[in-house]
Amino acid sequence: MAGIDDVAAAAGVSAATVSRALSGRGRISDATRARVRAAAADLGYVVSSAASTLATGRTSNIGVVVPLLDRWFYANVIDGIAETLAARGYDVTLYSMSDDPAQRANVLDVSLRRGRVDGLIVLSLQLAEDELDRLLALELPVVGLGATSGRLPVLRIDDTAIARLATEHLLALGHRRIAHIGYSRDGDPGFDTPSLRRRGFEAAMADVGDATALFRPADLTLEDGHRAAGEVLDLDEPPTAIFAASDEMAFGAIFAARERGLDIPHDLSVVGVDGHEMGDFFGLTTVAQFPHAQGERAAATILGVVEDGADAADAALPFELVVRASTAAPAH
Amino acid sequence: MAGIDDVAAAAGVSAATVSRALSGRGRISDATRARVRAAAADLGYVVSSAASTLATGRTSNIGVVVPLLDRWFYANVIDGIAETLAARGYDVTLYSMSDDPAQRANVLDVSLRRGRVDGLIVLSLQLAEDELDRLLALELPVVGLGATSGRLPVLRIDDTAIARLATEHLLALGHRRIAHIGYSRDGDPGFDTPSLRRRGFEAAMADVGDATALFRPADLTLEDGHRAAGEVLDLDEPPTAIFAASDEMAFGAIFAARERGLDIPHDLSVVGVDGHEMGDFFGLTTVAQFPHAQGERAAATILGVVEDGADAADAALPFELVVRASTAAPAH
DNA sequence: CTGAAAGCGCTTACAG
DNA sequence: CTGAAAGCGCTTACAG
Repeated sequence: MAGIDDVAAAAGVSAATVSRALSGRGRISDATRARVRAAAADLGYVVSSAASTLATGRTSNIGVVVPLLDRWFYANVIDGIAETLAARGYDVTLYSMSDDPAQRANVLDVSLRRGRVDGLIVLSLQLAEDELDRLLALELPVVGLGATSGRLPVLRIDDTAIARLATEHLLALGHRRIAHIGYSRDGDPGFDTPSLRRRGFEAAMADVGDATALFRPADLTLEDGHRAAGEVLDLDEPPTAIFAASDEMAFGAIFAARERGLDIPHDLSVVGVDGHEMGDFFGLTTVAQFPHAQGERAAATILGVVEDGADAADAALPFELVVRASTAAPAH
Repeated sequence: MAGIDDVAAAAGVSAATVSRALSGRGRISDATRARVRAAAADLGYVVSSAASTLATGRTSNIGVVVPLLDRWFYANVIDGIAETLAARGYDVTLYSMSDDPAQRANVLDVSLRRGRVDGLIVLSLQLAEDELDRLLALELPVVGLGATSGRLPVLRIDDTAIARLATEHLLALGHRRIAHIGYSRDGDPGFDTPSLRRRGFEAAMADVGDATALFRPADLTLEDGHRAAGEVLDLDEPPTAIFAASDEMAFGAIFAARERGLDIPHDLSVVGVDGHEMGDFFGLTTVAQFPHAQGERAAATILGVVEDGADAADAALPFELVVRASTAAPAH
C-alpha cells in the first residue's frame, strides 16, 4: 500500500503538502492540490487511519452500543446510522452488550477505552448507574437513542403518549376491557420504555370511568407476546382488545388468537408499536415509529457534537398511528 | 485518559516494561507483571488502539462487509460474528454496501483502504470481477460467508443440495406440480445462491418422470414472495406446493394463500429455506441453516488466518430439513 | 504557499 | 529481566 511519501514523491512535493492537499486544511495552491490529488488517486493512496488518528486525535469512526443485534428494530436503526455516517466519511464499529456482567464490563472498561471512536450512539440501553458513570468517564460525545437517562442527551419517542394513543384508539372503538402486554422490570425506576408504555396505557384507561385494564408482563418478543396474550385470552373474562408493547409481541398475540379460533378483529382487536415491516401482512394496527430515520437522526446528532461541538439536546421522535384490519369495534 | 507513561510511573518501571507486561509479549518477571497490571487496572489504562496499530500494524479489528443491514438473516450472522470476535478481544466495524455504484466504490476504494481492520468477512455478496480485484488488492485476509467466488475462500451451504432436499420432501409427499419462487439474476454466471437453488429444484423435479416444475423469479423478500406466490396461485392450473428460496418469501406465500382462502397444507404445501425465528409460528416447513453459528464460524475462520496465518479453505455449512405443518400430501 | 521537524502513544530490536 | 531509543505514518505549528 502506498504511503504519504510515495504520493509526495510522485507529486514532487513534501509529505506536509500532501497532507494539506488531501485534508483540505491549511493554505495550498489550487495547482498543487490538484496535482497531489491526482497522484494520490493514481496510487490508490488513502490516509492510514491509525497514523492520522495518532496525529490528530480524531478517528472518523463512531461507536454504536447495541443491546442485541438480532432484532428487526435495531437492524433498521443501525442501517440508518451506517448509511448516514458512511456518507459523511465515517465508519461505524459495533459494541454489543449482552446481559452477561463480564461481557458488559469488558465493553465499558476495555473495548470502549481503546480510543477507537470519536463518539458513541447508545441504543435503547438500560445502563445501571455505575455503568453510566463509566460510560461518562470516557469523556466521549454520546447520544442515546430510545435509551433512558437524565444523564445523557437522548432522542426518543414519547412512550407514554404512544401508549395513550394506542389505548385511546381502542377505547374510541368501544373497547372497555383491554389488556396490555409489555415488560415491566422488577424495581425499575419507572423511566424505561416498557414502564412508560404501561403508564400511558393505565392513564388512558383511568380517564374512562368504566374501563377495565388488564396487564401481563412479557418480553418484547414474538414468543413472549404469544405466551402473555395466550394467558389473558384464557382468562374467564378475556379482554376484547390487546395493546402489545411491540409489533413482534402483537404478532404473537395474533397467533395466540388464531390458535384459539378467535377471529381478528371480530373477537379480538390487537394494536402493536413499531411499524414492523411485516405489520402490513398481518393487517396489524400499530403506532409506527421509524427506526431507519431514527438511526439517521442519531447519526446526524452525534456528528453535530463531534464535528461542530454542538450541544446534543433531548429530542422527541415522531410516531404515527397506523390503522389496519386488526382493530374494530368489539363484537358483543 | 491515562497513558502508558502514567502506568509506568505508578509501577516504577519504564514504558517498555509496561508494554511487555500488558501485551504478554517478551520476557518479564512475574512480580513486575503483576505490579504493572495492578497499576494499569487502577488507572483504567487501556492501550490506545491507534498508537498500538501504528507500532505493530495490527488493529484488533475485523471488518464485515454487508449487503443490507435490515434483514433477519444478516442480523443473526453479524450477532454471531460480533459475539465471537468480542470474546477474542476484537472489535468489528461494518461496511455496508448498497447497490449504488458510488457507494460501493467508496467502500472498496476509500473506507477499506484506511487500514482499519486486520481482516474481512464478506457476507453473501455479489461482487463484480473488478470489485473483487479491488478487494483482493487490499491484501487483507478475507473470508466469504454465503458469498460466491472461486477467488476467495468461502463458507457456504450447498444451495443445490438444499433445494433438492426441499423439493424431494415435496415429491415424497406426492406432489407433482410444484412451483419454485426465487431470484434469478439476469445473465448471472450460474453460481449465485438463487440460481443454484433453482438448479437443485429443477434437477430433483427432472428425476421424477411425471413432475411439472413451475418457476417465478422474485427477490428474497416477504413482499416479493407474496407477489410471486400470488401469481402462481392464480394460474389456471396452480401448483399444489411451493418451494420458496427463503423463509421470508415463504411467509409471503402463506399470506398469499390465505388471501385466496386456501388452506395450508390441505390446498397448498409450502417449504422455505433459512430457519427464520418466526417459522415455528407459521408452522413453516423449512431447510434450516444457522446464521448465528455461521457468523461464529466465519469469525473463527478469519481469526485463524489473521492470528495463526492459517489457510482459510472453502467449507460446507450444515443445514437441516425441519418438517412442520405447512407441508402434507396433496388433497385431490 | 511550502517544507523541515517535532510529536502523537505505543512497540520492539538492541544493549546491558 | 529491564531500559533507552528508534520508528510506525501521519499532522501541524513554526519558519521562510
